[in-house]
Amino acid sequence: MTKSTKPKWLLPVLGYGALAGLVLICFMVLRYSTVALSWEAELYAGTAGLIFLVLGLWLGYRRQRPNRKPSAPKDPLSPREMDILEAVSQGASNREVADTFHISLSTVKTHLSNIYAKLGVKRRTQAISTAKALKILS
Amino acid sequence: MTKSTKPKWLLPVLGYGALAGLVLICFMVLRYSTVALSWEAELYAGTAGLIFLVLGLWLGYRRQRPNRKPSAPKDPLSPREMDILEAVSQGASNREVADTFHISLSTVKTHLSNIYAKLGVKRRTQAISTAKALKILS
DNA sequence: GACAAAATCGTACTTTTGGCCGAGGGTGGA
DNA sequence: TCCACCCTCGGCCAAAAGTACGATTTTGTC
Repeated sequence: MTKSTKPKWLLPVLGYGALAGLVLICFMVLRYSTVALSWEAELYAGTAGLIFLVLGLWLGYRRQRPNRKPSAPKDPLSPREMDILEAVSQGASNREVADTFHISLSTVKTHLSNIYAKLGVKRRTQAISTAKALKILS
Repeated sequence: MTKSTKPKWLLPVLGYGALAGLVLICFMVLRYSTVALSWEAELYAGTAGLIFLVLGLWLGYRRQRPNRKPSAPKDPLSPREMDILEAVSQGASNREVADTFHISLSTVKTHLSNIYAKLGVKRRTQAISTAKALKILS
């Protein structure tokens, strides 16, 4: 799946916040435990909090790690299918595709069904998304 | 329509992160101070962590991301509309969008209709194509 | 508090899309 | 020649998508 590139700040910040909260809770619990805690334990917890803080800020600043490409062109779309997919990706309806290529609506549907099967998807929007991820569409 | 919703939420979110970190630091410092700390102090700090945790989750649940990208020429899509458009561009059906955002199918359709109107298109595939051309979608 | 924008939900309707069949013609290779 | 593949088309049906209203609630700002 293609990862969203939008929440560049929110997700890491929230995640770090959750972690910080957990650390606080753990800290609290430790304070009330009957186990004798040395000051090293508290130092450890506090340091963990700081680490999470820095980590969260760092993750928030630079994420966007490149995903591994799912380039598996084991789905050889036929030339005609590429035509249809291309047109569809630019917003054309089935009717419009049929008109521009001078074929019937049925043919367009058949091509699309085959495209969906080859790409392993169920909708045209998925086909577009997948095809772009597979680099077979610009 | 002309009034642009300023990122009044982004700042608090980032601020909350900083506050959580400060609480952690204060907690640590207090533990080392010679001042006798009552258990209420620790309870207070722990509660603060919990509050921040809940606050962060709540903020993340709604108001995912206020759009502050300057590359939007016109057509100010609302934050929610950007959410829907983003999901749709990745192949989600209306039903799936409704489920992932915990809203009704009607709401999704309403949002999409408004998106189409703002982008001057008639179909979701056109909306995706146009939005990418306008750089409001990656 | 008043106000505007945004977000939410509903119902009813039309259009589009997709699934599931089947089928015929053309082309190139074994 | 037969076979595999591609392109073509059709009907029927169901699901999804889109349109066109109206409506309430939430939210941010003044």
